Amino acid sequence: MIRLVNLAKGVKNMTTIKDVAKRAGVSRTTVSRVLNDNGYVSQEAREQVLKAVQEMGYIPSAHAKTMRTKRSGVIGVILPRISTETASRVVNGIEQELAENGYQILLTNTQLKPEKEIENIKLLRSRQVDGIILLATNRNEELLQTIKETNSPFVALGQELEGVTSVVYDDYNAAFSIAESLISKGHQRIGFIGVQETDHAVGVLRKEGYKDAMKKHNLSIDEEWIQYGDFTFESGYEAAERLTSGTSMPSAILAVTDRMAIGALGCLKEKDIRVPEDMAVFGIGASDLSKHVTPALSTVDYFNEDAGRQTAQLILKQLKGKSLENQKIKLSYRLIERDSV
Amino acid sequence: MIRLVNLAKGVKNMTTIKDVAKRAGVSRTTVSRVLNDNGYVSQEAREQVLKAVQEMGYIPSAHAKTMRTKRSGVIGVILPRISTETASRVVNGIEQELAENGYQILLTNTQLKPEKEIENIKLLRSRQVDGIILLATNRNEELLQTIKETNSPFVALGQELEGVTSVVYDDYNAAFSIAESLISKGHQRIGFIGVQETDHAVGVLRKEGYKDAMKKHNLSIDEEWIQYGDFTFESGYEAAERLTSGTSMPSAILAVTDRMAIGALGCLKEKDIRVPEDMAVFGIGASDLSKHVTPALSTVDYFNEDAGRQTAQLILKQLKGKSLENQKIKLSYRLIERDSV
DNA sequence: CTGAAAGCGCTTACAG
DNA sequence: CTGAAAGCGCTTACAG
Repeated sequence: MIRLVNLAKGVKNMTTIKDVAKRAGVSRTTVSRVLNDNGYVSQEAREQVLKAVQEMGYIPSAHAKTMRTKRSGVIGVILPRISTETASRVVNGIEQELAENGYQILLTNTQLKPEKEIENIKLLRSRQVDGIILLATNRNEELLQTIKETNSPFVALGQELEGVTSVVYDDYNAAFSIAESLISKGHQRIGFIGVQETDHAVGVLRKEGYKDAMKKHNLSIDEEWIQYGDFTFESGYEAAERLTSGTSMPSAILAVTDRMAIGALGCLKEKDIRVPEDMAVFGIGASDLSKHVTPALSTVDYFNEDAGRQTAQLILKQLKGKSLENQKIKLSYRLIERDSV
Repeated sequence: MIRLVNLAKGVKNMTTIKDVAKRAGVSRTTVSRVLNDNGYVSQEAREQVLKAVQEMGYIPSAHAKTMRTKRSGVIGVILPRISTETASRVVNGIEQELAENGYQILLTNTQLKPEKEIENIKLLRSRQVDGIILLATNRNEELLQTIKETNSPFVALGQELEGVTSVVYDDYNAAFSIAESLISKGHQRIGFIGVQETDHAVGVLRKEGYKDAMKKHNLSIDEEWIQYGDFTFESGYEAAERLTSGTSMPSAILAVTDRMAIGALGCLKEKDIRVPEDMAVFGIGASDLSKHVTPALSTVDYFNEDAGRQTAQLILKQLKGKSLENQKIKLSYRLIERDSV
């Protein structure tokens, strides 16, 4: 009995390996062999196949291949936001390293919503990615749980996640170094613009670095000197407003991101507070912006592209079967002092 | 006779629809029906299935589904570079629109190499994307050919491609408007920083807009006033250097991108040429940078996010079977005049 | 309301 | 050196 299985209409019929085989006068097996360059194939058969492929514009179905081999050749990369300089640099690094090794990347975007991180991990799993890189922004329990269930190569970048291979920036020491640098220039009253603590790397570690540097030098911190923003220019602007309208104004500001630092710069300019004479400002991130703003912003370079590359290397190692369950890499950084201090 | 088909080792065995069916005590058909919510399923069967899915953490294989249905639910997006503000805004717009309609996006990156555009189109086809959006940077013949062979929903953004549904910025008029605005402020000697003509939109149309505005107002253009860069800050800097060291220096500069305009600003600052008193500067792109640089850069907003949204809508329409072979959409723009003029 | 079976497009162990 | 056939994990027309 013949049944017609009616597939979606209007779908162009792709040429398949079967068509190529027929045209070349060989079996599908042989076509597969020449395309994947494995197994013995006579010179003649090979030529016929290549010719047919060429003429028919044959493109093998990655899905069929993945399904059969359990390898997709793609690594999923989960970004908090697609639009940031940091993310793009990291992705560039990842892509370079991965492309050299024959992997592609599939980008997804959480729009900074923690629940989307989990959703995206599942999504990537359903697409059978061979590994996942997460640019992490938090460390909540449910996320950790989901990662553990994932059971395939996984590397987190930006936060140290318990039990997960992680590549992290040296947030604590970077902030510590900035504060010390400011102190060495004679500043005793240093204000701080941070972010909420759910982001452990940026929200907690950088703050601790700052606090500990102050403590080391026996400098006290007025509680009004610690302000918070949400990564935006505006929030930096507003934080600077608060820092400069209290009873005891600091002489320097350490903002945990360049964007907030530049927002702060905007506020200072408006209030005619001269930078660096009346107020020194330091950011973190080495954004393009930091270089072109006036006065040029002092900041710290996290070598994001290199971070991406190292993260990719870790995934690659796991792919090769090396278990790195709990490896941690801490990256280095570099202070860049410019006109704002 | 029993054969063992030996799949890649070390691959965790995913739970499949078959496992779920067994656990729930129903057939795969029924499982499929409840998961896709189509066809009749008894309340009891549904509950059993959902329970099993939950307990087993079952995630359906997107590949198997795509293979069977010929629909992947993903739209491929080809970007010239992942790192640009423009690209990220466009992607945000695309993603919003597409997500609302149940599509995901798969991003690829050409690193500005034209041959990679073609390569990426093929790649996306092999991954069975339901449609492709190309942020186009050139219009070479081979590219057009490849697009035509693609034979599935396709929209180009940024360049008008012959025979391809395209969404374009109003490059000609934007440049024209800038020049006229400068002229209306009394400038008669306007310099130009452009890019090579392989990028028709940016390289040709913006230059023509500028030239035609000058012509309309009977202003002649000294050939030294037309300089070229390659989208980088540095090239803008260097172009400005040439513009200010000739025999007849212009009193204003129109740079076709913000980055080059800001590079130019850097050069002017170094040479102590005051902006806007001695030299007005205008860019295009409304980058974050433009707002925060000093003096704040005048520029034109292309509403990139909206462009992304409209592009996505066009893909969506094609997906619904509407043929739009040759539709063209020209987007609007808005001049933003700030301190640099 | 439910299930057996075909088929999507590949790869690969096996037999020749 | 080559091919027939099984099987990857789904969906769906058909029969009950």
